[in-house]
Amino acid sequence: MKNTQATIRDLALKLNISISTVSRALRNAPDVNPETKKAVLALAEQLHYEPNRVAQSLRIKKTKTIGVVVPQIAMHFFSSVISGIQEYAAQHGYSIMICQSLESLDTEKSNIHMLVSNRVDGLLISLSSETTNVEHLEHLLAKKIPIVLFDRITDALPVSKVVVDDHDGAFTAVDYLIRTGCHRIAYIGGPEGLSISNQRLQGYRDALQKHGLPLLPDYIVHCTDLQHGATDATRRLLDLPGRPDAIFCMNDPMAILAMQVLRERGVRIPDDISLVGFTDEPVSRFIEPALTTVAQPAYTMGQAAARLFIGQVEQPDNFTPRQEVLPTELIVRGTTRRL
Amino acid sequence: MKNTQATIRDLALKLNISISTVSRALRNAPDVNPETKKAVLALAEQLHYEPNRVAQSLRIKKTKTIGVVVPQIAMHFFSSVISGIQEYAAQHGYSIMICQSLESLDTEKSNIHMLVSNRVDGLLISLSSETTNVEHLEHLLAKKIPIVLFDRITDALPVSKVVVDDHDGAFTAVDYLIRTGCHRIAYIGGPEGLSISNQRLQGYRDALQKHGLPLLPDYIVHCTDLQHGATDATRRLLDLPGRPDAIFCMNDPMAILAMQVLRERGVRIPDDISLVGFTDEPVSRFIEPALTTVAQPAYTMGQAAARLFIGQVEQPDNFTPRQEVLPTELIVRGTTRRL
DNA sequence: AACGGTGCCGGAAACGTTCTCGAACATCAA
DNA sequence: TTGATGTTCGAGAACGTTTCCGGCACCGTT
Repeated sequence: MKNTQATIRDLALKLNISISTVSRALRNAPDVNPETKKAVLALAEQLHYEPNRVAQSLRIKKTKTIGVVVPQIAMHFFSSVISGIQEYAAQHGYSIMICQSLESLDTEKSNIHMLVSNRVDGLLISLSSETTNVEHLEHLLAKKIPIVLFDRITDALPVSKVVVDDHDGAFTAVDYLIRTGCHRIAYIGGPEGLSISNQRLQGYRDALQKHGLPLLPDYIVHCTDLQHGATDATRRLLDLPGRPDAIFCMNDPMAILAMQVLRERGVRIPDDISLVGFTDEPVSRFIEPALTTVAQPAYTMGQAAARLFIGQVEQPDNFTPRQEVLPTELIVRGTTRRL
Repeated sequence: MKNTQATIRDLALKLNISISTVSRALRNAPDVNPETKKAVLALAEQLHYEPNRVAQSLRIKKTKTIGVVVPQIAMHFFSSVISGIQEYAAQHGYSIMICQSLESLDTEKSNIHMLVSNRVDGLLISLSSETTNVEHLEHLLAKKIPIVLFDRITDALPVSKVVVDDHDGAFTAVDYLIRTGCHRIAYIGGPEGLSISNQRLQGYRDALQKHGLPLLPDYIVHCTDLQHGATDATRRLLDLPGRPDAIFCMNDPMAILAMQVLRERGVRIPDDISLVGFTDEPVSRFIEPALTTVAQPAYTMGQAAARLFIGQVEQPDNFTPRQEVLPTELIVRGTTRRL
């Protein structure tokens, strides 16, 4: 009894045929006798033979593995994206290898090194909030390693990307706020370099402009700390001489932090201040009052990223970078006034 | 200019030394001249050489990769566990490959095949709710493939396991319910074969018994559909002649479904019926009323599973299966009466 | 001068596949 | 009989490493 995995060689020996023939039989090649083929397949079944993907990969120089880097696995948005990636990938014979950058550029780099060492066929990346310089990604492109960016993207790279329509989502949300009677609307965003934050900021700006409202620098706050920065930001906004009557936050966790500060200070929502988030985390519909937010299709984004990637590696000839923009949807709940 | 990854051979050629020497230099072997070593490392740096893990794996018969199978990535509990696994693994030089069974036994099997084909060094598994028969896992053990089970485990396998103290968590929760004056307590659980559901059921039973309360079969409902079954289950409980005055649910999502049914029917929480969940999802503290629940340390569980696994593969000599039981904590919130 | 030890290095096999080339044989038509 | 064609198969190289084994040069000791 062998206590190890059977190899193609074991099959060949036992059947008294050559390794090449076994290989052909397993891959259903045309030039092999149907009888031999049947014998090989039967024995493979019997010995629980599993082809050694490591050896295959070395030989054919493809691993059928996709490297995925996200800032934080345990965020609902990202785990949903991953779920979409994983399902699409599995359906097309790909495995996925996952890393989290934890919003650190250094960790992102070392993640990527690890994945490249593992010779993944390419990378699906959502950038850390620290990542403003993308030299490490340019190196990969120089080595012809395909990359698809999603959600947290950069314009500096000629690769396929999939995002939600951040500008439009923000524009719609802020437009809605204005139409419910808010005129002093603040924005709490992420660090300056973060693509999604800037896109959403631009949507906010354009909505104000459309309605002829002034753009006050004091009303725009950038948080470098994505986890807790929103608390301070909200406090600062409340202490302003002209207190805002609405706050639009870059994402739901920030909006929830803001909500807690507002509650602390006895500010009524939405009567005194309206609040809008982004993402539609599962929490948001259950919180009191339920959070008005911009929903983004996370699972679909994952599928799209995987689809673009596999399309690129399986038909490299007619490939050009493509940017896919997914629609968002404003979900009106209790933190905004009625129209 | 090469448009492909540099190999050890490229380094050797360029430095006019042998492949063996380069290999030794890179692995910091003792029997290589410090000067040569320096030259090799310098050139490696310059050419952005990354060792080919695929070739290494084939040669040394270890991939330094852990296969992970969970029912559903996009559940907060599991994504937290994965986060813990990933971090611990990365710190110890391991990559992780992730699959989701989507609560299907067939998918679980094909996931495992894929991972085994990739020659992962072993598997970290949380069983699907459909998995009652574990022959497919016994096959792996016969092939000496290490397995560590977490959360959704089975007693049928002599492998390391990490769970939370489901019995104790349930016992504490139900004991608390009784001490707040509830006497007709129902349990909504998962399918019959699900380890965590049965453990929690036993904790529930023992708490009732401790207080001399009767065990009514009508008060115990098993849901095969983990996603939506709790809705029907709650309706059935409410229609019972002797309506319960408390419901203990196997997890938070089920408790939230139950809560919605209660609200629909105009039942007051906790005055008419108390409600307790399990897991402490992020939602649970924000929902109104905030859900009393049993918190489990998901991230720690992931770390522990990875730790047990790596311990097993790196010191196989003194290995014996170990079961690690993590403590839970009852978080009292608004869905239960005060003591 | 011969010897053993040490430091450094190269050759070559092996890991489990895929794939190209060509061999061996049968069949068939001329 | 010859040559052409087709079917089935095997030999062997290659993918990029690691590692065993042995070789050479140099040193100090006897």
